[in-house]
Amino acid sequence: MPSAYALIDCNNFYVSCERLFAPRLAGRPVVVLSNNDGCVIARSEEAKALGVAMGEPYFRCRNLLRRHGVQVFSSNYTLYGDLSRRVMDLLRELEPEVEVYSIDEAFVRLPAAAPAELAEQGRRLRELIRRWVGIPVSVGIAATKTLAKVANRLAKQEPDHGGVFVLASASVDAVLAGVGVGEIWGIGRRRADLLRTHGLRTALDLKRGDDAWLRRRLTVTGLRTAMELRGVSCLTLAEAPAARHSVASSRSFGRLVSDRGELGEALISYLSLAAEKLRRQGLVAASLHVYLTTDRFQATTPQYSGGRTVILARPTGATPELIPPARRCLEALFRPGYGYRKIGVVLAGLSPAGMRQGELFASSGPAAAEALMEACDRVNQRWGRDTIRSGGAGLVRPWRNRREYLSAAATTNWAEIPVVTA
DNA sequence: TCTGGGGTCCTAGGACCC
DNA sequence: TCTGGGGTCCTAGGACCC
Repeated sequence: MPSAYALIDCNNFYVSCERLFAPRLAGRPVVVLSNNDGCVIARSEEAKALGVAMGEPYFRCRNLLRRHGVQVFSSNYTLYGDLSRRVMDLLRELEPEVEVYSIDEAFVRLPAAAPAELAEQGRRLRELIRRWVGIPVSVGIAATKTLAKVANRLAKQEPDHGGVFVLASASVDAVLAGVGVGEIWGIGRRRADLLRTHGLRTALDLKRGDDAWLRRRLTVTGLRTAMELRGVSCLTLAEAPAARHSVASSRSFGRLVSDRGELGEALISYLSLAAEKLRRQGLVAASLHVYLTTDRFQATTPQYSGGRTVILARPTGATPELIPPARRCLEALFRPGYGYRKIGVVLAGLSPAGMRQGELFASSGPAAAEALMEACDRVNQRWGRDTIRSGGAGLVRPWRNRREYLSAAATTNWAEIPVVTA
């Protein structure tokens, strides 16, 4: 290979994070639930062996989990985010070219070398991350990112690979023949179905697919995937994170909400979250989108969903300036008589706060709003989220979602730091 | 009773302009 | 009688990812 890509992927990441501060969970089945304790989004190997499916609704497997004494956690993104940062920081110390791809994955570019040597490098990264952060990872190495994904899957599947697998070009076809077309990175449910109805069942079939047909039916992204399987690198390493295009915040409610006032509280509350995220990244938004929807799983009740986008008078990240237009969106969208399950907000048209265009007819410039927001953010950072918040976000918040099995913020909050007793 | 949330990219189609 | 062609921008919707 001219140069190789390594994919470092944390094993069952959320579960590994929970186990880090609860060693008694080692070897025991553990699952982590999505927001609202909705469905299973991470499973330990023991939980997988019990037949708990990825994405399975919690209410449907609750009995099975209880019967087998499976330890259940709500998502603790504060904890996962911090441990992710530690893994990625270490990786960047060890390697010059790193792309953080997701909370639990990173691509690394390695100089060309013999497979045995690449495997040795993979083992080294794996061991250092295990020793210094405590999170187990798998490493897949190949000529392209898509093939590195395949290699990583094999590193995880076969215990005798020791968590590291190098997919050398000589063995690519034999390996791809054993990989289902739906398991390839970039091929989701719809495309997998389409490919199978046309007789392409394995990664090898896709690799040998007709370019014009792939381009037409799967767009350029599908063709790129096929090229990558052929060893032609089409996806390069993105070391600097790309500029964001949007910031969103939404939640499902703990119960259905029909009351306009409660919807408004939830909206302001999520809007505040999104605006805070925006300011933390030094951005302002030029447009705002609000959407709401009823419960799509209740086929028997009347369904309604809608969204509304407004262009803001001026780009801003100040919550008080965003609230009135957001309220107007809700007023336009709201239909009485429905049970709503979810409301959300998307801030888009993002640009750096410093580059904002001047205003022709400003009365009280954006400076005042900015200073206010800065002060609020500082207070909330020091004394905890929501110490200062918009009155419109509500105090009781009966619509709040569930997090019944939350673990401690063991690495980011002094009050929740683990205590060691001898 | 109970089914997550936050992103990206691509394409098609319409509006608009010269 | 005659009904171009090319370009840009925007939006909605689909598909995919973790």
